Amino acid sequence: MIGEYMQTIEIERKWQEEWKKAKIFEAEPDKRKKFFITVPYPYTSGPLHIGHGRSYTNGDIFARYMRMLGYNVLFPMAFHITGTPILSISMRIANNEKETINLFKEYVSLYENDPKKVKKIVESFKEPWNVANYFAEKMMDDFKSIGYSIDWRRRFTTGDKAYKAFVQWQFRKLKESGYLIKGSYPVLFCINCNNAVGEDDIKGGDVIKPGICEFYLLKFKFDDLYLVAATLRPETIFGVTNLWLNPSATYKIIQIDGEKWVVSEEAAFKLSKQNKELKEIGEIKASELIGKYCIEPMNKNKILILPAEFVDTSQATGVVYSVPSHAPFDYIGLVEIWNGKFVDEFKLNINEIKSIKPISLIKVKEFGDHPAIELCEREGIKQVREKDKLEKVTQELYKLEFYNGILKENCGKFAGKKVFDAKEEVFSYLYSMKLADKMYEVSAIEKPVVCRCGGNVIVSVISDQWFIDYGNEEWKNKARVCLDRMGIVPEIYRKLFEDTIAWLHERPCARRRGLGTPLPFDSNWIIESLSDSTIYMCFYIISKYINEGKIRAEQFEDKVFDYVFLGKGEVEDIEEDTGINREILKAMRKEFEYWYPVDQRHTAVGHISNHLTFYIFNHVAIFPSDKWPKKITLNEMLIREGRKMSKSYGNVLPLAEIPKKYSADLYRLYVSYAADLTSTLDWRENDIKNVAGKIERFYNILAHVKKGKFRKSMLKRWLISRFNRKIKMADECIKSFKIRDYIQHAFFDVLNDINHFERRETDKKEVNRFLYSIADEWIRLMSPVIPHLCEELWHSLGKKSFVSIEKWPSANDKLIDDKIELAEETIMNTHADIVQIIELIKKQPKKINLFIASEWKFKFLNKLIKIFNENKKIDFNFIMEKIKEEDFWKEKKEDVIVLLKKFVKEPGKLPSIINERNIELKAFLEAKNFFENEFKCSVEIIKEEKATIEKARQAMPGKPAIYVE
RNA sequence: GCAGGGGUACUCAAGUGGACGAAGAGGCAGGCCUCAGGAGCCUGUGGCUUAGUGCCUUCCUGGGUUCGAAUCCCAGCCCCUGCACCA
Repeated sequence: MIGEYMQTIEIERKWQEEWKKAKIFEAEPDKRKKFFITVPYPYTSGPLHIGHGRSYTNGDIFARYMRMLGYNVLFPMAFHITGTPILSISMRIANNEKETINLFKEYVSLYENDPKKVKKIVESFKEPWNVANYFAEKMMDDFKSIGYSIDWRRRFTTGDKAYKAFVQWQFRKLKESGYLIKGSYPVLFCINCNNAVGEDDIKGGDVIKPGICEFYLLKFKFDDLYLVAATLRPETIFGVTNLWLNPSATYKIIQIDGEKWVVSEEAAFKLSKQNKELKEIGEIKASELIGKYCIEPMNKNKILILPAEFVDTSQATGVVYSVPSHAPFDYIGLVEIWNGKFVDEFKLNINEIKSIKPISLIKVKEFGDHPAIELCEREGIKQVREKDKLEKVTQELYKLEFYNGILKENCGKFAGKKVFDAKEEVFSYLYSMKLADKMYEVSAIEKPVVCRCGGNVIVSVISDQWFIDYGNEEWKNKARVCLDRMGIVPEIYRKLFEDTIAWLHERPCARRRGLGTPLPFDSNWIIESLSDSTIYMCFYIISKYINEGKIRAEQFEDKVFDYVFLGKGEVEDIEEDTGINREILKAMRKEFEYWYPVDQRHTAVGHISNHLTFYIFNHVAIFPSDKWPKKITLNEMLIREGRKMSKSYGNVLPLAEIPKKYSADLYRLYVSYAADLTSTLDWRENDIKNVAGKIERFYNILAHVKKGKFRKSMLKRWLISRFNRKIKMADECIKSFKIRDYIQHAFFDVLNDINHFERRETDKKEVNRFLYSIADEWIRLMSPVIPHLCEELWHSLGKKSFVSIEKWPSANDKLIDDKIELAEETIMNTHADIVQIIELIKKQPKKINLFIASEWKFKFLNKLIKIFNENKKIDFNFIMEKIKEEDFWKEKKEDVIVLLKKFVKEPGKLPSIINERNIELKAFLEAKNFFENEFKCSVEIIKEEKATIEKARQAMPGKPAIYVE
């Protein structure tokens, strides 16, 4: 053993190789009951990390467990390459971006030692397929090195020709059913690439979280022009006091829908990308407008046009209206002007400025009439420059007013309405009068939002976007039927599925670029990455035939899929049309019928709101109901040392390092034990070290068991009872997918019991011989979690088979004995009591006398417990009535009453189970040696009734009286 | 805001009406073992008390139901996740 952890990589490699050689995970249809379990295929844009491994490990444990139960288990894997991220990586490497190149050098170095080779491989990543293929290949090695019991003959990637044919078949089916529709859709768009962009294409995209938001445009009349102000809160128009322009900007006049709008230059361009027909017809400086009046659209009041520094021409239209009561920026802007700013520069009329009064229009209980003013005063904000503070209070107020605010009487027909509802109504009202409109703007935690190419990112509206119509009610109902029949584990996540089905609406399912499959009826579009991965589990059936060379990709026509997956058509015709041998067609159909549906799909909770629900939708759309998914199991995410793993923190631990740095079995055990499925798992080095020690102990115990004879004893029966109980509990847990609890019982508890046994067994020579008798079952019990060590230990017992496909152990109920376990507990409690007494008297004892309670006490307590359990109450007279015929009552009336009084007073003190006296006595007689060894003095076990000292009368069942001399 | 999950000792984390001063683990303190060894095992770890006991105080806060509550009910506070085109 070298390094920090027990080195088992050689053992692990050996068994992975043996499993492969024996093909024990290659699943073919046979007479057994089948079990088809899948986990989502990984995306091949970089190495997998320990977070991915959590789900895969759980999936593998289920697969191995089911295999041991006697099922014919199919656990396949493939690779996902669809989408834009890989494309983006290639682009960045082609553009010689240092950061990306270094990152990928780091990634590749996980697998390659030679720096020259690393460099060469990274260079090859200029071609996206090389990225996909390289990582797919390496991931396969990673999976193997963790010991996943995958049937690799079925692997494929989503870029394979046959897979594309399959996805196209699926999309034609969806279209036939009317589930594909067309419409317009806003997307993030790079003005330089002239293309839609995703988070991966945007500089710092994962940090600034770019998105799309909708601005309301309100038109303020000025001569024959409209100053078009943008807002997120159209209802505040009732509180407008003035209009803001950026003092140094020059605005464009554009012709649009027969109107003339004044907007910023940037806005003019953006609007042109958002389905607006427009023509630039002139420009006008802000200074030409400032100080003049325009007419607000709602009440047609004349309001002043004023300058403000905070107006950003790159944001929406670059025109803003001012609501000082409810918008902190507006209030401070006014304050500055009242204090004289801009007054001389723009020759503003002091009286006019001073006459502007904030107008309150929203009521919230937290504030008075002018929340913005109150907030600015509270925070001590004095200047527009204090942007961060203003931003913060704006957010605070917006949230509060939006969700809790009520419009006041001055809001016309909207008075009394909640802001939440009024927002859209006010807009609709103005829109119907052609005084309002909408535009899209980019949102982000931090701006600007810039494409990796350097171009600005704006929002563009695409008019011929394809959607999958998940909003279709009839389809939704079918999905609900499927969900109702499905098992969701843990059950608490079912609601999330129901909600997701309810929320889901049209999903844009294709993009202009990216790797993947073109839409069959419009090849300018590539099917997007979540939409091409909804029913691929059935592709595992036929991918095997492709990999075996029995079919060529070109032979896949729709009729092949129709036949294999839906049973439509005649093999003879298909054979003739495609050249695929009819026997192979029949075999595929038969195999599909055998394996489908998917019995269990296991993945992370995060997939519920998209992938897993799409999975349900698409299955019910394509397949008959007997092929619908049966069960979904889920686990939460993984963090490391209390922090989310991310590139920016630099704390990502790749799966590839696990076998070297830790060990596959250590990883598997830790990751499935450290948290239960519904909790976030915190990967903590410290805890791992501890688990590593336990594995080592497990291994050492089992590596040293020896066949041989041993004497029978209560203690050994105790361990057998505990062990069988633990098998039983472990089995119940894993059956209901409580992996953590299963491991607690099967591993940690058994380990503790063995430790206890070793300590208690005075004849140390017998320990290893006795433990031999449970070794076989314990190894089998742990094999799904730590298969490599179990396989090694299994063979060290002289077994020739693979424990991985051995029978799952079953508990022998007859060996589970509450009374023997209770007796052992009594012994250890007594031990603890003696320790305490010795500490108190601070003397080395000469002799310890243990008095076992009299028979009548056992009988009385047992009766009392029985009465209590039947009636759930302890009442003095009630009990007396019940026990008056008993012998102990007749013999020991006085003593019984004393005891009974005690329990009537405090029913909580009543134990729930009591032993038989002879068992307790026997256990103590047997433990005599143990006590003598522990306390280094003589120990005598005496029956209470034979005792000569008063102390003995304290003896109770489960609690012998102790007298230390 | 909506939806979901959650707040348990120094830390992580089980427990969802009685055997609970609360599994398991880490940390800390003390002890044992001396090659199955840079491990392992045992004991202790709210307070005051005591021959193994007893009492008080504890499971976010405040009320309530019950013979009995970490667990059930009501009100409140706080935290996390998702709300989509990102795989």
